[in-house]
Order: sequence, then structure tokens, then C-alpha cells
Amino acid sequence: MQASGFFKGLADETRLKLLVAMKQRGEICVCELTELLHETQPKISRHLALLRNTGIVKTERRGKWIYYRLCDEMPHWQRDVLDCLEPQQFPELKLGAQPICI
Amino acid sequence: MQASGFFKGLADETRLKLLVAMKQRGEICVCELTELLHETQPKISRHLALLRNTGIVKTERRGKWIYYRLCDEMPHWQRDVLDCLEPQQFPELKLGAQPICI
DNA sequence: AATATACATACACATATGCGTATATGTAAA
DNA sequence: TTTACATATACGCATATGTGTATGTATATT
Repeated sequence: MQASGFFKGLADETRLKLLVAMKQRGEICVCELTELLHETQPKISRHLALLRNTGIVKTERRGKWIYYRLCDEMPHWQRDVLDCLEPQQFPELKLGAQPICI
Repeated sequence: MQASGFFKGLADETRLKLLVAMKQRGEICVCELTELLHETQPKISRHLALLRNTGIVKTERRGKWIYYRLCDEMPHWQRDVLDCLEPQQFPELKLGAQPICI
């Protein structure tokens, strides 16, 4: 994939929040992301699909829930870019608590 | 500025090449960027304008030429992101030579 | 089997983005 | 003061992107 494609994945405030949440929580399901960002479920789902198709995140279904996490087969320089994201830039995300979905 | 605005600036292959050229050369003028990327001058100019308006690069006119360089008043995390860019991802850029415009 | 929950996707629409082409602006040289 | 050069911008257009709303699909519960 082109480098620009990777940055297109990061070029949206909603998607950055999703990625920061995954960085912080390790893995997190769609319903919790929806509550965390105060957005509609289809909006969250569509942004997650883009991140998935770009190879930035991957999923794992467990029961009714689908858990998202950062893709670990990412090129090293891309992981370095994600490491530059500072969670404090998104203070509206309440990232301290534990996952709601069990 | 929002973090997503910064990444929008990087979400284009042409702009990434411009930034890599500036990283490599320090400063570089529009006419050389045009030759280096084999693109039309208005196309280059418009992408440079976007990078300028996003605060990623700055300019300095000397005579007929306008030199572009990375902005040094950038937030630290943004500079870190730019440091992740690997010039070898853009092999079509012949970045070894010295500037043509004097 | 029917229902509820979790998530994905299709559709329509508005806005944003990127580009080619033409033109404007600023500077220097003749 | 023309002329040439370097760069920016305006315009029109095609495509991409983001969103709300509705609907489809998979899983679990009853």
C-alpha cells in the first residue's frame, strides 16, 4: 500500500479517536466505541471498516461482539506514526475505565 | 489545529514526495520540485499552498525564487511523524544531487 | 421459531478534494 | 518599459469522502 493510503486512514478525527481508544484499551468492541465517542453505530462501523480495509486494525469475533485492535502486521514506520498520537489530544475520550462489553 | 488536519496534509502521494524532498534538501524551490516530481507547476503549487496553510511548511522568497522548507514551529509530535517518513519509499525521487536553482 | 442484540452495509445526498487549463502576480533582465 | 521567468490563483469538472437513514446479517436467548 502507498504511504498516502495509510495517512488517509488517519485523516479523520473520528478515526483518530478510534485508534487512540484501541491503543489505550488494547482491544475494544464496537458498542463500546459507539458509547465512548457518542456517535451513531453505523458511523463508527463505517470508519472501522475503512481502517480494516487499510490494514491498520484487525478484528476478532467473540460471541455477539466483534473486538477491534491495532494490526500487528503493520510496517514498522506505520507503527511509529501511531506511537506519535497523544491521547491527551482527545480529552473527551474517557479512557480510564475498563471495557464495558465482557 | 486538529490532528486530523495535519494528517490530511500527509494524505496525498504528491505532498508526501514534496515533504520528503524538503527533508532531504533542507530547502528547495518550486521549479526544482516541479522537475523532481515530473508534475505541472500549478499542481505542485496548489499542494504546496495546502501544506503552507496547514502550517507544515514555510516559505522564503529570494529573488525570483520561493524556497520551501519544513516549518520549525511545528508541534513536537508532528515533527516526530514526519521523521517516520522513509525516503526509500519514493525511489522515483532523485534526491542525491544538489539544488538546481541558485 | 421468534425475538433481541451487535454489527455491517446499501442508498441518497452534500461537501471536499484533486486536476487540467487558463490567467494573474511578482521579480528581474534587456 | 517590454519581455521573460517563477510562482500563485481562479474556474470548471470529475471523483472521493463523510453522513443520516434504512436495512441486512450473524449470534444468542427464550
